[in-house]
Amino acid sequence: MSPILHALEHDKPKLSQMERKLAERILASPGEIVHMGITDLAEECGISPATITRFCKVLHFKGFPDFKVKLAAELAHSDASPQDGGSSYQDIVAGNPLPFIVEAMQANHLASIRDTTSLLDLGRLQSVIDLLCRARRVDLYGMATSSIVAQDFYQKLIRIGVNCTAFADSHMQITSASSLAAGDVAFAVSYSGETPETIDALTCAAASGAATVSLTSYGSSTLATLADIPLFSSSLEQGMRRGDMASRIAQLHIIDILFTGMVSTRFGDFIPKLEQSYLNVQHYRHKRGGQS
Amino acid sequence: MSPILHALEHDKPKLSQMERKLAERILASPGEIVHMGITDLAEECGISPATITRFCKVLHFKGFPDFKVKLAAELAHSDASPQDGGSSYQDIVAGNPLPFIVEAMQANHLASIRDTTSLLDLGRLQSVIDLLCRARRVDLYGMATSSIVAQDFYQKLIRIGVNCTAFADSHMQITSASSLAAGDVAFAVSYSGETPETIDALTCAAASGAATVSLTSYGSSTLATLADIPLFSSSLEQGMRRGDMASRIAQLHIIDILFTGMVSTRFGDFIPKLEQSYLNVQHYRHKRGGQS
DNA sequence: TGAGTATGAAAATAATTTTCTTTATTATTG
DNA sequence: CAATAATAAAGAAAATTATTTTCATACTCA
Repeated sequence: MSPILHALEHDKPKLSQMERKLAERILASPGEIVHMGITDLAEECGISPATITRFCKVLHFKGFPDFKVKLAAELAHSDASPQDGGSSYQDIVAGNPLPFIVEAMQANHLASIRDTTSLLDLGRLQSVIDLLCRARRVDLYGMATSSIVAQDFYQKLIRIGVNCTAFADSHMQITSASSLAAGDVAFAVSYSGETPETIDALTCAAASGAATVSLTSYGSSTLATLADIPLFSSSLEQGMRRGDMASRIAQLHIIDILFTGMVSTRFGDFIPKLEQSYLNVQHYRHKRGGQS
Repeated sequence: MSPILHALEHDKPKLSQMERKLAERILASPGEIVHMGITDLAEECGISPATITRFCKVLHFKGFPDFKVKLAAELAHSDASPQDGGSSYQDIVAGNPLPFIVEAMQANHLASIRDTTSLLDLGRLQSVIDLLCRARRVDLYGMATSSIVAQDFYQKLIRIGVNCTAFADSHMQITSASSLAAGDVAFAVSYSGETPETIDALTCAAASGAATVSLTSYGSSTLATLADIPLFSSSLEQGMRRGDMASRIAQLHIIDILFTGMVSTRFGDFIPKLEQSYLNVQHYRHKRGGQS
């Protein structure tokens, strides 16, 4: 099932009465929705157009038309060739033979990257790139699996001379967030968007006046709502406990895009630093003569 | 290419001046069009909105919004098609507009996962899984970018109760390697396969009697030669300095396969631990009551 | 020159979003 | 256990924005 529909299904319990009616209508035949106006849909569901717009915003779309376009893209995906092609996430369970695992993992990771790419909002992405390029200082937050993603970004950013930190320790995150100021950027990564430590850190960063960016799985989440600019990776159907593998790949994919975007934007500034950092590692290593 | 775009290309000669401008703009970056209003697009092309509406009707769409939704659906299709699908790595260079970067990054990462999967040696993979499952202790080595991969594996392994370490510090790696013994496994990650610190650590581990596994880019390298079982991820043509992004994704892909393979092999042992570790995080978090 | 076509300006319409008000729900206090 | 405050949900209607249509003008080709 496509990430958007999956997110709907997932969020259903959290929704209010009218919103649920709407969600159910959308899930019932998503293909139709795409060709409907907001008024028709409202009437069919017996709700007001206002509720639909609000609903779309809760899900972090720009509005109803934006929702339609993204949904259309996803639906097209899901009925692509099921061979490796479609976006059908494979469940990986016990006792499977290795060839099956390999196949399923490949399908999941490919689908995850595709879905994430098609859901990307280029405008937001560009805004984040601009923010990061201009930032005085960048804080990266993430716990557990997400700290891997944060660390990855950290390594990239320091190589181009961006002043940034990526503490895995939640106390240090808060400490660091407290000392942020206007012109700084706080970037929070979380699979669920509900990790308390990460939410705390981002809240604190916002209070300090920093611009806030979140990177979470698709759907409504505390972290995404909190952030000035929310970014999303595709989410998998399966339970959270094992579902974060593809998500992490997708998040790294977004990190790569952000980083490349930054380098591309400020080519003159960044490339020499990137080269220099590479050369320095070589140089000092050589000087040492290989002795460890 | 998608039917709509193909039709545009095909009809181009027949179109009038302004219509051609429009068609060309659409063909230039169809992905953007989908997120634009008719007014913005008109302005960008230096034509009037009326022309766009008329143009859409000529192509037998109901109007501009209808065109957008249909185009979005088609673009999603074409992304999934094998057309981009081959193994063509795109070079990502300076000054590229964001849509291009996104497209190229997706192509690279998809190709990287596909290539890596097709290069996998299932026999070796199974050997490594068996080794890891039986290991008394596991050491993970990796510097810089590769330490991210090592850390990721570390997080997974401790969740299923495997006794392992993943120091980023090269001295600690050596120290740890020295204390390995027969029945232990040393797992070294490196993009180039020539990272001196990692080579040292793996050499030391081998000397201590541990089984050694390497994970490097495809090709002959010191590290791969050194290891009892070498594993490979696909390599990119382009220079090392920026070529490690796709490689890291591919390496994580292999880590995911290894981990899932382990869990699948020893389902009874590992799954309860995995569940427990998840529940414990939830539990202690809850107990604390959200206060940081 | 005139018939036909292409185009844009502006008016008309339609769609969407926002604001504001009402209603329902939940929590709080006497 | 009311009664009431506080909060959230939902719709009506206004405002805004987007799209389409109409109409006037300019251009092209016979």
